[in-house]
Amino acid sequence: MNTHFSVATHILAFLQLQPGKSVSSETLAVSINTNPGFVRRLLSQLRSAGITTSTMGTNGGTSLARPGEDITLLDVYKATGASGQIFTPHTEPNAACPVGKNILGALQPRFDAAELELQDSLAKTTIADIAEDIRVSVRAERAKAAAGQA
Amino acid sequence: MNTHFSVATHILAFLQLQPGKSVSSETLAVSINTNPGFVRRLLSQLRSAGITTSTMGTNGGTSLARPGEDITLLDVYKATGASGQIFTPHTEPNAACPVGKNILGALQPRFDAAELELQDSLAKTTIADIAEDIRVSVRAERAKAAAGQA
DNA sequence: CTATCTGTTACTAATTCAGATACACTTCGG
DNA sequence: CCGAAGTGTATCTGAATTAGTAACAGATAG
Repeated sequence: MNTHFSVATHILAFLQLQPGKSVSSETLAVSINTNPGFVRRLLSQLRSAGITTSTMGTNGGTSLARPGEDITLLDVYKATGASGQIFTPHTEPNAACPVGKNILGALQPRFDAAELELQDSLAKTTIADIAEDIRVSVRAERAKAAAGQA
Repeated sequence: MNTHFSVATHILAFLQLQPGKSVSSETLAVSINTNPGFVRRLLSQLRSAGITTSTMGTNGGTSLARPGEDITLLDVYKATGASGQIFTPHTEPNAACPVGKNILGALQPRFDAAELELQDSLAKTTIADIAEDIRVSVRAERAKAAAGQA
């Protein structure tokens, strides 16, 4: 899989931690350490999925379309188009062989079932959860730094 | 993910349906519709994992190292090296940004949990199950053909 | 009207994937 | 003992994918 899902989650966690603000693709690109074009391509997918909203023009940018509590990792996963592509079946088994002709039919239901389990797991975490984890980590770092200085 | 897992399962189902026989990489390649070199590279991984055994020289080939009932899709999945690589994290988020510094630490446990669910699902199917599905499909085709002729 | 931003497209370099080939080594059979 | 039939491993290549880069039309605030 490409990094789209991971980067999209990064974007959304960032937005969740800037509540109400409109964030530019340039700002997001700096945090991700990539280029604004790549960010905008991902935002295009998130916007199509109804997860974010963008405003154009001066002071434009992107913000969450709904509370982070209502955006699961599964929503993001599906929005980034990774859904159903975890297992890559081999494309052209020999149909003249009984195994070649039937192997994909036998495998696909198992692939689908496994991916559904994975999706169920992703649905249990929200963008708010991720953002909260980040908040906790930041607080822990601050406390450690303060203790070091004391 | 590459097609290794899918092809490896094809190989093992084929071997399960030729019980006791030693099958050459050439024969397997024809069924998969690929080249013997690719098959041998995969067999190298399956052999290292203790799933298959190979004999060299004339009349050499590969057979299952244990009953197909005792080989799960999870065994094959792990043997083909796909384990733990479903989600590709973005490599270099900006450590100077609180989100960039902590996003991967927040995401990784969720990625791991989701993959474990996927693996649990894969563990429920064996190579014998896949082979049996193929047998059933072949019988259904034969019955249909016979009915058409009658 | 200009600066700032999005949305989209096109081009490019790096990487990954699997097909192709080669060849040393092993083993069976005559 | 020799040749044919295999495995095991390595290298090279073309195609596809990935993300970095750049460019530019359109929108909007001031």
